Amino acid sequence: MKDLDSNWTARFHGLRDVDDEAGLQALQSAEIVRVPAGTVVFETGQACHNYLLVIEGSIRVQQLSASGREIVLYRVTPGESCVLTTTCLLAHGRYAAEGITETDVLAAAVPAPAFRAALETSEPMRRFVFSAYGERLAALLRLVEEIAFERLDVRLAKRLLALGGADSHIAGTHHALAVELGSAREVVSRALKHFSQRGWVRVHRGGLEILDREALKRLAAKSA
Amino acid sequence: MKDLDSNWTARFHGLRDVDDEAGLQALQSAEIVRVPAGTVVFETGQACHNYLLVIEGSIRVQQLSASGREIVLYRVTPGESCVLTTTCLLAHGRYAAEGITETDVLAAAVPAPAFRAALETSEPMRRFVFSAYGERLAALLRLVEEIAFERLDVRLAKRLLALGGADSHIAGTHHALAVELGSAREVVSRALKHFSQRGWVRVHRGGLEILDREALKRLAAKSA
DNA sequence: AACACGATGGTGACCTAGTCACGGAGTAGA
DNA sequence: TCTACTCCGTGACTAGGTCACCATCGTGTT
Repeated sequence: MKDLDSNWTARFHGLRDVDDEAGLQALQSAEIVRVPAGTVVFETGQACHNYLLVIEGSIRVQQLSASGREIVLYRVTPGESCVLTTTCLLAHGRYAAEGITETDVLAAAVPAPAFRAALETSEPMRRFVFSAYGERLAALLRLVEEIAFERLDVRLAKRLLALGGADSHIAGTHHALAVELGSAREVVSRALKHFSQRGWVRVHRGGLEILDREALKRLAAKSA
Repeated sequence: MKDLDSNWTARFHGLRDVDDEAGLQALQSAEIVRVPAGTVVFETGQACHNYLLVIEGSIRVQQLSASGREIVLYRVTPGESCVLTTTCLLAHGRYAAEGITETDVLAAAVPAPAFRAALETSEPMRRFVFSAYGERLAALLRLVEEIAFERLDVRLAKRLLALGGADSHIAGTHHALAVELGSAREVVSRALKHFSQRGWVRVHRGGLEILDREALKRLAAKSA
């Protein structure tokens, strides 16, 4: 852990380039924090005081509607920072969504003043922040396009492949999958039944198994 | 026009604060351009070479799906810059959507090198750019929420009120309104028929008139 | 062991939204 | 005036979201 304290910046593509005085000072002033899985890291309407960099684990950022439905906007994975946090810090605004740790998370928390100071003076730091901004913005545009124009079964297939990764076993309830897509549990249940009837997946309580990855990929490729 | 060349920065809230050498130099190096209505200013996949600031008129930024459907993401109005352009310049990436002038547009185009240099050195310039970023990101999150969770008639009512402004007359075909919402023409036609039957609007070829603004506001308030 | 309870998910009925096909009316140019 | 095109209305069908209800499973309690 002592070792981690000094070496964690090596895990960030963009932060390796931060070699100037101001940038390094900001990064050194970061507090390394451990957060258990399932913790609400930030909530809608909340102000924020630390720039967050995830070292290990994953934070799920999702939006809650008035009617109680939810949708996953993006995940913050190792090497990434949370763009919503950046926005809040720079615009002195408030969070527009909520963030929940999906696993135990190890993160670096840079205090707001140090972060702002680093942005003033450190070019590599600015490059890192701006590039993260750009990527997230592009991802959000893709999300808008998916929600607006893509069929649900196609989106579900995509998400199953993404969630599964190399592993063919996926944990999570139908409700959780519905939140991933901003849809309803019943709809996901029905879609999974179709997949299951075609032998593409095997569903069981609290999770499922991908049987025919190629079939899912073929469906996912139909990006209307 | 000669007068405008030197005074246009006064129209930008954030740019009034740019008083440092580097920032002013970048702004002075801007070329003032006039673009007629209906021009495609940038397209998906295109690279970009100028930072754009709209002085007069409005640019509509929209996304086109593979199936031919479209959705309006946001508008760039006087005093604003285009965030997609900023992203492209900073990440050396490519446009993820297309921009079309809705009216004749007067804009300032800052060459990419001058823009990057200004960001390096000018604090007010950075503030302006970051704050624009934050606002657009928040707007995109609201858009995601609307598309995912809100009823179409509610969204239509909102959009009619926004498009009309103080004026109760709105120009534009049903197809154009459908693009605003990322929906289909037939759906908008039917929704407008309902509005019309209740006496809320009067529709005519190529436009409509708002008759009962309060009724639309009541519907628009039903956010999910 | 028996029980209660909450979490999970399966299903039918119904409504809203998107798609497809068609036709009719308005408009502008030849 | 004829014609071609844009704009809009509509019915039929499919997909997706909502509601109500129930079955099953797991856990903790008595």
